[in-house]
Amino acid sequence: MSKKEALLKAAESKVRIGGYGNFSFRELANEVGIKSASVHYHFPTKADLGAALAHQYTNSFLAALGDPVAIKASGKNPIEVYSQLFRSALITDNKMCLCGLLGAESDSLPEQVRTEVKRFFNQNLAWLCSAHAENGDKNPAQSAIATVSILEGAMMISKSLDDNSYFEQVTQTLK
Amino acid sequence: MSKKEALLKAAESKVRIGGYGNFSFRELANEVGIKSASVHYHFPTKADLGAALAHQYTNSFLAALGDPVAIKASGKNPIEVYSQLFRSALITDNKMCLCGLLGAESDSLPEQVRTEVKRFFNQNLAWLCSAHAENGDKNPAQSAIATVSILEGAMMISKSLDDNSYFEQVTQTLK
DNA sequence: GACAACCTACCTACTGATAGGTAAGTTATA
DNA sequence: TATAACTTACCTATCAGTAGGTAGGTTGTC
Repeated sequence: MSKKEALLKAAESKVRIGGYGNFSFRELANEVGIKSASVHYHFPTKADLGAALAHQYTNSFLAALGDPVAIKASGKNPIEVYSQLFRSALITDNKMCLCGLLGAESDSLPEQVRTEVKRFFNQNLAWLCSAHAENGDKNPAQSAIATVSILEGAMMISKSLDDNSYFEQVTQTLK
Repeated sequence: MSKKEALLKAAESKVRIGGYGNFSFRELANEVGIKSASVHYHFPTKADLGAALAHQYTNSFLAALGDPVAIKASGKNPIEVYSQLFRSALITDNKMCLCGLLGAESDSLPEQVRTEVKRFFNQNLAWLCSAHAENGDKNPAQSAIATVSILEGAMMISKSLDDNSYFEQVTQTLK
């Protein structure tokens, strides 16, 4: 793993725990074994790093999701695949969704970062809209918004109350 | 309004925009017209201020909600009253729910603050459980979690995409 | 020799917090 | 009623620590 990748990985963990303000160039540099000034070589400003982080997160999230049409064709429910990805983000990583946290503090974010967060949700909405349409939903756009909302909200509640069973209860509602 | 109240008011605005890290004693002091050192007179530490803020927020939220049994008795749907309070937090204030944002960054918060955020959600869950039970719901506890989740999530999405119509679409699902 | 990937050595701005002081008001005691 | 003791609500000055960022130098690889 390159230093640049290591920086992004360290930053992702910190942001998913405490938001955009929860990481510093110094901390990141210490964790990957370089000096803080060198972080600026890879990412000129903190906003650049934040934007790259959200961009990468969105890409790997979408890649992990796959194609909703293909999922449906293979006999699986794409909505369950979707909620399973949220579940593993919460249970396996024991952390919030990166863009969920950043989205909540959207109004205090540098514009480059906010743009990437918007991209995350727009892509998620498009995916879910397609998925609900495949399931024969009469209002797939509305269902798409309801699905992301309830999953992001359930993550937030589970984190707040430090009990992932809240998330599990909510995902049963989805079935 | 006392200086102490003014400090809390200024802090609430900042936290609802960018989280716990989005306010400093100096900024708050400037806004209310005292020196930053004097803020420590009212709130010994930043964590004390954060906890007081969440505590006050919870109390006024619950007070604004009223009694779900009485609401039902008066012929209104308590769940609509509940979602209306979230709506005004988002539309009127144009800000996130204080405890929603703090809850998302829960793992990076001082314990005193986290405790108050937990209190917010536990009280909300209790209210909603009673409300859903009044409505004849067969699984009021589960419905309660689903209701807060979807509303907090919808706020988050609306903030992220800077478009409150997402919230409106989601609340229609609730009916 | 060119470029990538660092480094040292800074800078300015700001953070929460503390020490010690002051003026005005309240309360208790003789 | 006078005075001492104490409280409230601030103040100035300063602290060590951390923030993001910059200029310019070094090292290793193609």
